[in-house]
Amino acid sequence: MARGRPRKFDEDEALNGAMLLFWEKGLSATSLDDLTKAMNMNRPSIYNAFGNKDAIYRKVLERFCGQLDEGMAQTLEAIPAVREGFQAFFERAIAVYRGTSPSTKAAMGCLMVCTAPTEAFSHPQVGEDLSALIKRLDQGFVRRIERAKEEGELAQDIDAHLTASLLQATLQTVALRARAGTPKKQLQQIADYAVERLFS
Amino acid sequence: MARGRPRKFDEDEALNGAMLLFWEKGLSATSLDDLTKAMNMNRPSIYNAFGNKDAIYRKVLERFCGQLDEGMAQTLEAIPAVREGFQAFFERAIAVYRGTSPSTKAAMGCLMVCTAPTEAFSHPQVGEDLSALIKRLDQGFVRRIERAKEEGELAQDIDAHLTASLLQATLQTVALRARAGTPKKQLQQIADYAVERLFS
DNA sequence: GTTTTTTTGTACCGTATCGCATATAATTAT
DNA sequence: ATAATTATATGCGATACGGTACAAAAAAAC
Repeated sequence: MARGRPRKFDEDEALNGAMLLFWEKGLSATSLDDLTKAMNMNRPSIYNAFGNKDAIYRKVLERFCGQLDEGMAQTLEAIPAVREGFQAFFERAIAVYRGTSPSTKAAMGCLMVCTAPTEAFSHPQVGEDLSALIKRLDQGFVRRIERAKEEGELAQDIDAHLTASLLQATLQTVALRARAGTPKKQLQQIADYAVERLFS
Repeated sequence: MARGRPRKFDEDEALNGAMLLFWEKGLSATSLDDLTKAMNMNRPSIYNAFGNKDAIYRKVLERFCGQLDEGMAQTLEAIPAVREGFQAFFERAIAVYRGTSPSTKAAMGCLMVCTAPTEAFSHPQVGEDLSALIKRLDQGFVRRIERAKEEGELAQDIDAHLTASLLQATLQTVALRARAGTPKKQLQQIADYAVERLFS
């Protein structure tokens, strides 16, 4: 088995390299030459393994948001108290968003929030991905909020959907501000204040 | 006076055309050929009048945010009640963000929020612009909130800076969601709920 | 050992890109 | 009128772009 010539590249490393590149420069500004270097593959191998540039970007986007799902599972779902769960979630997100690019040494923010909206029109599928991912995150938040209401931790008159939307708004502003250079402390204060005000 | 050959183009219309284009496609994906058509100018005239592509983008960004300042003046500053002022401000923003592109017929969101972050690294000056504009908006909100506290309309224990940050977060999520196709009604609910929760 | 299958590497195609060089047109100042 | 000034228009040149054809290479299957 594994019939043909063995692959020289590692799929995981290649996608990680592509992710860093897209994360920093977005879809349009990233060239295939850049990708060949970052993925340590030559062009035909890339096409054979992942498809064209758009397809790689979409795969990387899904990968990124998969890590976000993982973060939700390990914080929101795992931690018994809602407020602590969201605080931990934001803390984790801030750590990711403040991750620095190798070249610019600056915080990169969120791959989805900071690079996908630009391409939503030129690449309609990316627009659909973006829409779906926003909804997915909303729903994850809603589920946790409704659980807290059932468990009596939150008042019944709290609107789960709107609260979730504003928590995602908080996540998005943290992402944008991180990329704009806002220091960590300030980002944490914003997230803490949001949890405090929305769950009171 | 006006010594040489008269200009054929209208500076305002040209910049508006460029704004629509950048708003839809972002900086990197917009070519100078696109711009010549949208601005109804030929290339050397563009360079002579506005400089290169980056300079046009930055000029357009400043123009866009100038309109946003105008919106703040006519709502936040003009309307006596804080809550009503912010509600009117958001209503106005939503109307802008749901403006449709001529080509795609889809809501375009916010030029700044949806296209500038992508370019923040490849074009450091754009990154600085973005950072400055976020701060400018925050400060506008802070001023209004502090005024409301002075006038006794809001409780003294409200944190003006953090509240302003979360109101901007609301604006940003409305911008992103609009571009992702969220219907108007939902956007309004999010904005209303934010005002309600943050000013209570 | 031959065939089959899959990946690799080089080289290439046609097109689009940005910025500018050059020449012409239209207006004011002298 | 003539000179000076400013904008327009055409088009070029060098490079970069995304994507692919093709042959060599490396493994398994027969």
